Order: sequence, then structure tokens, then C-alpha cells
Amino acid sequence: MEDVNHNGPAKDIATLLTQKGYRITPQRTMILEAIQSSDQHISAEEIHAQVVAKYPNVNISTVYRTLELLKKLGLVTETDLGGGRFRYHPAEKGHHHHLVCQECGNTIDLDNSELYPLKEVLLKKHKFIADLQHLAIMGRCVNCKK
Amino acid sequence: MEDVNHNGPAKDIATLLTQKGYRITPQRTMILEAIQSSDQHISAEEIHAQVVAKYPNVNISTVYRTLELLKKLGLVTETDLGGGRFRYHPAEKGHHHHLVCQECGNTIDLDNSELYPLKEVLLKKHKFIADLQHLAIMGRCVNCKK
DNA sequence: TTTACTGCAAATCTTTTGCATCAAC
DNA sequence: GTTGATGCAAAAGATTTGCAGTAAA
Repeated sequence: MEDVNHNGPAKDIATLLTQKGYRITPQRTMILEAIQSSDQHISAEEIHAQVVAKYPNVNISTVYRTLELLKKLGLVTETDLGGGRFRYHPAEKGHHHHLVCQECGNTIDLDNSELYPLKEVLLKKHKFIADLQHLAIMGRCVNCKK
Repeated sequence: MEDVNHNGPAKDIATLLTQKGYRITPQRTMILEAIQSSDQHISAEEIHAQVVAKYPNVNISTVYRTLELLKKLGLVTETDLGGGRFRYHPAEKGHHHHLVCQECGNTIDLDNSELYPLKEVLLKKHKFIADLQHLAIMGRCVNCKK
């Protein structure tokens, strides 16, 4: 019971793409695998490196175009953790938040419940609907604090 | 009592620069004015536009180089609000946080007290020292929510 | 006069786009 | 055989850098 869905997620996505008139290509398959095999958030460059290792001629623009498609279909979430580079993760893995250590780059995941009080405050006091899917909190982790 | 310091901030900064062996140029003076006159966080491009209005030949690389210097001296804080563009504000103005509307781009400022509970939780549960100076929370404001 | 600062142009770096070719269906 | 997808090269947008000339001290 590793996956959220009953079928393998890759198969689901392939089916979904086909149904919508998109095509399954080796490039797309490998890009999907790269995203799904990554626990952490992965960047376009990292996806590309991983794909190229097996299938040398894939261009990074194909990665970007595939990510754009997957975003549009709601299969992948794009997160701007700063640093001028987007990061991606499978939407099915649910949303979590990030404590990013500015020293060592490690990220700690938080779940929704820990930010719920904040969300409530923002809504009540500022009538602001916070999109906490895309939240990254910078700082320093234990190991780096000294 | 507008300023945190007793002397005008611009004068302080000029003195400080001179003491450290840096030079006061018209470009630097105007860049400093642009940063200080902005309540909100200002981008390099916005600073440049404001400076060029009065002093047409200033190059944007001068803006970047001045910002780098001011950062190094701790006079200006650089914030990565995402969108692949840094924003700057005077360090003396203290830190506040941002609710950024993804629809209209408006920002609502929060002060430290509203995020204090969160900071405490992160410290206690995750031993993570959150640098909330650099926090931006994305979402939708009242006007855009519908 | 010394050398820090500036303007300009060119280089980076990430992401996007135009276009001709290729391959999934 | 259609037409959506790909690779390549070039563009775009923000920031950085090399260099020769300029100006603050």
C-alpha cells in the first residue's frame, strides 16, 4: 500500500494523458519516474540529469514542457522555495511545508496541522486565504545552529 | 521620531561608508534615497527606474553593486519573495512579513507578533530557528477571492 | 594623484519559445 | 498519415562580471 491510488500512479497518469489526447513518450515516462522516485522536491535540472543518465539525448526543454503539462493537469505541484529555481513534487503525495536550512540546505517537512493555527489567524484578521502548499520557511536547523 | 537612530539615516550611512573607505557618489545617494523612501520592499529594477527618472545615465549594474555593498554592511535586507526577483528594504526599518496575493500582486504586511506562536512551535517541535524576516505567504486577498 | 566607482557590453543562469523534424497514435 | 512531442538554437529576464574610462578623496 505504497501509493495513494489503487493502481500504480505511473499507469494512472499514462491513462489520463492518453484519455486527454496527449501522447506517452519514453521521455515523459522517465520524467514522471524521476519526479515520483524523489522524496524531496526536485528541480528541473535534477530531473534532467536523472533522465539523461539513462537516455542521453533528452533536452531540458522537454523536461520543462512536460512539467508544464503535468502542472496544468494538476499532477505535479510547483513550489518556489526561492533561490531562483522552481521545485516540483507529485501532487498525489499531498502537501507539506518546508523548513529550509539556509546553512546546509536540508529541508524538514511539516504537515498541514502544524500550520493550521496560522492559517486561521490570517483568515480572521486579514481575510487572507493563505496558500500554504507553497510555503517555505527559511532558517537554521539544529545541526547548523551552534 | 520617525527614525530608529538619532541622526538622519542617510547621513549615518554616508558617514559609515566614508569611514570604511567607500565613496559617496550621486548614484549611491540616489539609490539610498530610493530604498529609504519605499515603504514596501523594492526591487532592483524599481530602484533603477526611480533613480533614472532624475539622473538618466545610471546603469542597473550600479544599482546591483550598491545593493551588494549595502547588504554586506548590513544596511539593507534582501528578501526572496519568489518570482525570481529579490526585494530590498532598509535594515533599520525592522522586519515584517508579507501576505502576497497571487492574483493581484498586492502585499499585506504582518508584524512579528502574529508569527510569534509559529516561531515557538517550530523551535520546540523541530528545533528549527525560523528566520521569519524572509517569510512570504502566498494566497489570495479579500478582493480577489470571490 | 590614487584607486574606488561607473557605464557598457557581454556572460551567467533558469526558463521559455520558434521551428523544422520525428514519432505516437 | 496526422498532429502532438522533441531537439536544437535562440530569446528572455534577472543578476553578475570584465574592462577601460571617470571621478571622489
